[in-house]
Amino acid sequence: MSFVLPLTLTAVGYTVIVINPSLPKKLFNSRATGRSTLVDVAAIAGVTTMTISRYLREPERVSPLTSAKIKEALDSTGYTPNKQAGGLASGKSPVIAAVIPNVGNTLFAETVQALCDVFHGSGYELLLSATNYDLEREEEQVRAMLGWLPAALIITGRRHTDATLQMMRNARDRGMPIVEIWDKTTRPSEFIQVGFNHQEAGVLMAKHLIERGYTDLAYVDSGVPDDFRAHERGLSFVRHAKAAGCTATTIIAPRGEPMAAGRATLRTLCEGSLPRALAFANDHLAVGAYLHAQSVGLAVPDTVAMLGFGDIALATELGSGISSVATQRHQIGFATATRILQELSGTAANTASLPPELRPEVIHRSST
Amino acid sequence: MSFVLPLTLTAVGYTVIVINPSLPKKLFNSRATGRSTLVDVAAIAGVTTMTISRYLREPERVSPLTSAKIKEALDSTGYTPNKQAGGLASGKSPVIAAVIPNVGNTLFAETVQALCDVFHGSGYELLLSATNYDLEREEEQVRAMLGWLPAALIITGRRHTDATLQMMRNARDRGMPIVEIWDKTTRPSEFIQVGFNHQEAGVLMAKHLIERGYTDLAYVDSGVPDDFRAHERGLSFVRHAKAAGCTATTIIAPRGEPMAAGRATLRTLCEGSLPRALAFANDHLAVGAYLHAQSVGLAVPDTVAMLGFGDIALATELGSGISSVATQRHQIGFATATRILQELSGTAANTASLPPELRPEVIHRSST
DNA sequence: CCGTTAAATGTTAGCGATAACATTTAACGG
DNA sequence: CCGTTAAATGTTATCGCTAACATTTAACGG
Repeated sequence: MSFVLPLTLTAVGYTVIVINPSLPKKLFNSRATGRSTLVDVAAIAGVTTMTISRYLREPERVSPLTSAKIKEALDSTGYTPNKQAGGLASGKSPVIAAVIPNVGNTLFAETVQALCDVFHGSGYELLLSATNYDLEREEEQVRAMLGWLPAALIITGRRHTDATLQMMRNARDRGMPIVEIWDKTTRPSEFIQVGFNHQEAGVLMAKHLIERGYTDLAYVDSGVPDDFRAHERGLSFVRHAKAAGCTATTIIAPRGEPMAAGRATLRTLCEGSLPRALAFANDHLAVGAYLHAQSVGLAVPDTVAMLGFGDIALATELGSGISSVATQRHQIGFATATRILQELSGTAANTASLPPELRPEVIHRSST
Repeated sequence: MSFVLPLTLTAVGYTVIVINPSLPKKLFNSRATGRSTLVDVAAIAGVTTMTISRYLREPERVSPLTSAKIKEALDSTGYTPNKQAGGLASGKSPVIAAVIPNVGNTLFAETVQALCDVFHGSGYELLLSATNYDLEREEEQVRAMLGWLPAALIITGRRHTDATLQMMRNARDRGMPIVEIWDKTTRPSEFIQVGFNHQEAGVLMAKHLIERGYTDLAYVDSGVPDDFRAHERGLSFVRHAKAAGCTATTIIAPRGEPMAAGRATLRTLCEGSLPRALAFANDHLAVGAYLHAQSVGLAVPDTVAMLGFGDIALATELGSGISSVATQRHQIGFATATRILQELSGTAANTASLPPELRPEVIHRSST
């Protein structure tokens, strides 16, 4: 109920609003969450909400006496801040979003664990989602996660849909650190990258096998269509091997449980002509193949040499060890998290503190 | 600037507030996030924010004509809803919090992956944190996560600090589904439980070994102090075995990389008296021990029998197979997520749709 | 003893969305 | 052609917190 009174005041530009006090002050109050809020704590401590809010964020700005009262009030109410309200008010939020192909995969799982470890204690939480190696799904998920206004975004790889890229750029331009993990281009990239170059990794694998004297090579590629990084290693493996005068082919492993797929691949190969040395897209495939070789009595490396990728714990333990490419998957998570925390605290102005070079490295064991 | 005018209106209880239009309408505007908001979209579409909000949540309530305009406006702005604002206003938020001991561990990683898979498409996101098997840390993390007012809370196991339990109860009383996973008490519990009974599992393991004719048993326990579930299986394994007239001891594996720990444990055992059959707290320990046995020429199961726990893919693949207890770790995630979605949609009124019984089961292979 | 300055606390107005209620418009039967 | 009802849209007042600015209180030097 409001109207303008024909007063001189209105003539000089004042608007007069009349409020009828008989109207209820609170029309709706049914939306409370039942949790105690700053208002409750403030009432008990005998201060304003702002002081409590300050106490929680910059305790040194609150006097010791008041602090004591606040502490007590906090304990007695069991107050926990509502992060949504805090985030909304401050325009930033203590979450970091991570988009990963598959959390069930050891490689990524360990990266994620490292993220959790570093973020623990820093006050940031991890919002996680799995794309299942599907770029469309990635797009959806990035969109959803950005809705939380995360402090940073971690995304796997450098291939994304146009829309995803657009969102990433927008976010970056608003100051959000965006980190692409598990991949690294040779040229400087739009986004921060923590990982290694997969072309180099492919070359490394080929080189290793060539150095060991093998000339009849094959790359056993992942059966997952969108596992671009595996494909990229394969392409560059084959290219390098051919350039060096070797025979080199690519075999695509079946989809499904990777160890079983590795086993199945070797079985199939045995039916035709078996290459002298196999490089695998990942250790799980290699382990499957290795175990199959063991079970059918194929000598490794005497009949067929095998080189894995990822250097999972099992590669060391199995038989007399499977040669593999160490990728420092834990290190990727660690470096990513550390870099993000730096960016967020502004420490990163010092560009010297770039993520350490994460170079893949062939660990030579007895399978090659 | 406001004062009360001495009008008849005030006499009947009206308060008159005079607003000086020369004052700036917006005192502060420095908090914008730079993203487009409902207001922007609404302005373009020529409707109110409320209509857009409705279009996004209950599209059937908006007329086709308006919908078309809104759709266009949405596209042109690239609007993404601010979830914090939405959550604050509605008092609920589309996140589900999960607290897991270690995401790097295959068992949990696969459970988490299953959670991601089911929640994908349901509109919920997963807020994840890892406790590293530390109850104090769990408490902190639960506290932090509850600050997001998640729609549900998933927590591992049934042992928690008092404060954690208190928070869980409060949350539950406010209607939040709380699911304890990977454990199940025999008696009805305070919270929803999706998992299996570890005492039963321990008995199952003992029974299996006894049935196979072994009488000199040992349980190789996890070196992680707070891995209560592993300890519980061990206690009940030993109890049952003794009750059945067997010798049974518990050996604690060293902490650290579990395969290496398994290997180390067997090495140590070989130096003293080697029990006839070993039950392991998890498959990784078992695999390590198995590989060590292979490498030192110990016959499995002829000299020492081995029973793992968890039934990871490797257990099937290795040698002629390691016997293990299948725990349906993917199923736990799946059942949890499904159950939560039911609870949240209110479908769960039908108590018949309780999570399926997840019974551990010994998979007999050639190691026992 | 008072003016000046810094430390401590308070006041106000949002952040961007949604619940609840209110109003307008369209549809229809008699 | 009009009253009734449902469908579509609008208005208002929060949700719980924090940025920015304002005010009060305490601490001192001269």
